[in-house]
Amino acid sequence: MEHLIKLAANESVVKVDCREITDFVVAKLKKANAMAQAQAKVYDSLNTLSLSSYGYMDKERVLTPTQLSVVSPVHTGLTLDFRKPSVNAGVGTNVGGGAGVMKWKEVFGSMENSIGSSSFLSSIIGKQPSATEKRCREQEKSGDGSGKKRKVFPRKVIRTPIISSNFADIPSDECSWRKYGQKSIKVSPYPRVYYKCTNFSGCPAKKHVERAMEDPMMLIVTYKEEHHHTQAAMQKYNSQMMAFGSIEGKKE
DNA sequence: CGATTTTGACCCGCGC
DNA sequence: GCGCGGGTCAAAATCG
Repeated sequence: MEHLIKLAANESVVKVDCREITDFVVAKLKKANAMAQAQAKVYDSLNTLSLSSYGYMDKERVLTPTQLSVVSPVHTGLTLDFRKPSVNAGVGTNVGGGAGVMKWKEVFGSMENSIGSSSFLSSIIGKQPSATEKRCREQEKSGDGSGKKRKVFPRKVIRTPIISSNFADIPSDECSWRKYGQKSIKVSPYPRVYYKCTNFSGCPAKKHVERAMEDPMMLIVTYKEEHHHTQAAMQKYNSQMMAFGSIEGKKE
């Protein structure tokens, strides 16, 4: 990883075929990722228990720290040894460090308080509203409840460093995703990539992935809609489909 | 050959 | 009404 970063930082360095190194690093990260899955599930259940105490969480929830603990700060001293707590694990340092902190605070300063900013996890898992979302919220604030409004879906936003060129791997989760669109967006020089869940046909879950403007090595993953293939959701979905089917049946 | 990705076109809400 | 921008569709290309 260090080698890769050196390469990236200094292109004039002797040309080396770094595919092998990349493969190795990715393999390592995947291994660590698997270990983190178990931890993530614990977080998940904890979150399920604790989120109910936050009213606003209904509309926009912070994703559980799935796999995020495996990624190390890209801009700081890199290590794959997760047993050691990173010295630079404080807020901001992993999002660019130094001047990057200022930039981060400039852009998302108001978020800082709401995140709770003492841990590494909290520094990468942030509620970062997209431009659209910001607009929606502004409308909610200013609106009087009348007139047309863009439908606001519940969203979960996470930030994660890039560990692979394959966006769909970031963050890897239990679902398989199919890319269905890519769009360059005004607010960012980087394109936004749209994915649909393909675990279960009819699952409305979607996500889009984009690079963070203030730090291209960070990805912002926004999840929309709930999965239909959790046990409870499947039951609900099936009953809906049954009802729908009976209506359809009556038609003919 | 089916699944997935790519990418231009289209849709729709919003601001002016 | 019109243009802009985000989101989605769908045909073609590519992959495994």
